[in-house]
Amino acid sequence: MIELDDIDHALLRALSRDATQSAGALGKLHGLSQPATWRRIRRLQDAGILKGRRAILDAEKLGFGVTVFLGIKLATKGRVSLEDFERAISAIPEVQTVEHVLGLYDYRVRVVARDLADFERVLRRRIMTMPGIGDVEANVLLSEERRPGPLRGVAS
Amino acid sequence: MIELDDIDHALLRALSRDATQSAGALGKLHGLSQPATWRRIRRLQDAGILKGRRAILDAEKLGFGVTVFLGIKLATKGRVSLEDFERAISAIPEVQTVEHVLGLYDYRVRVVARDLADFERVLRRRIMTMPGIGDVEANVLLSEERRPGPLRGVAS
DNA sequence: CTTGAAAAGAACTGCCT
DNA sequence: AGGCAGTTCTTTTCAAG
Repeated sequence: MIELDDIDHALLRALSRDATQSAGALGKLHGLSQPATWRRIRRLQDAGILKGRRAILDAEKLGFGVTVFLGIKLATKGRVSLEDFERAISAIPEVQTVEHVLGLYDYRVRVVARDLADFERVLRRRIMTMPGIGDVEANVLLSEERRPGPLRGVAS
Repeated sequence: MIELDDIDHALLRALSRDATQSAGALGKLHGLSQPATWRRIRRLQDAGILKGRRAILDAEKLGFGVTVFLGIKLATKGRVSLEDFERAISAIPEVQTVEHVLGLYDYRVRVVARDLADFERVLRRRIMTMPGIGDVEANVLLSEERRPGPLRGVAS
């Protein structure tokens, strides 16, 4: 695990907000030259801390106005049924994320749909028909805010 | 809302997986020239479908080995308390996403911590002490899979 | 839509402090 | 480590078919 200073943290924070910024522009903000900034970014990539860059799509503009979070409890959980479930749920196109979790539920799933009627179709025809499915709880997304998350040591 | 063809969808899918690909390289994969591909990407950006590009960080490599999803039910929900809650929860550095939802819970929150002991500290000192907080449910992330999500019309 | 080309900028390299 | 200078690549824009 490599050592990161404040500038590294600032670069990570800036890039996690907007990855289109050039090394030169980022460097100017922190008093570094373009090559120095670029070498730091390269180092963060090589260390695996910067995993990649993804384009962020607007689901609403693509016609998917409804986002629903499902909490799913399996009726039967052997090792086989976990993998079966993951394979089956991942095959549903409307599913954006599948999170295997520990707690009240076994899986947390993010689903998008054109509207509530479309979501009901997905829920009834694709989700509820899955083998081994138990309790399902749903929450409809109203609004969402993302933050960079912590980077520094967070004082104890 | 602009019209998108299969190539547009393929470009969105490719960029949402890896936004570092050049227009030239992407075009080659889909039988388009570099300027044609670039114009399509530009069009998708101007339409707001491509909202931006974000760097993906590895929380574990940054020393945050624990991710927990909280389902939070407020005890008192007036318009004021919703905004108060959002302001307060957003001020916690360990909080990555705050989702206002409709259903069994009022908010869904993604929290990262160094380990479970660190998470307990955040939960007890930062979350449970928030004004107006009601029931809190927690799920610890074991593994996560992300998919591009649907783009096309999804046959009915 | 294509190809070709040109200008700007960003990414990358090697050398030096 | 960081800066400077130079090279290579991509981006961005153009003209012409």
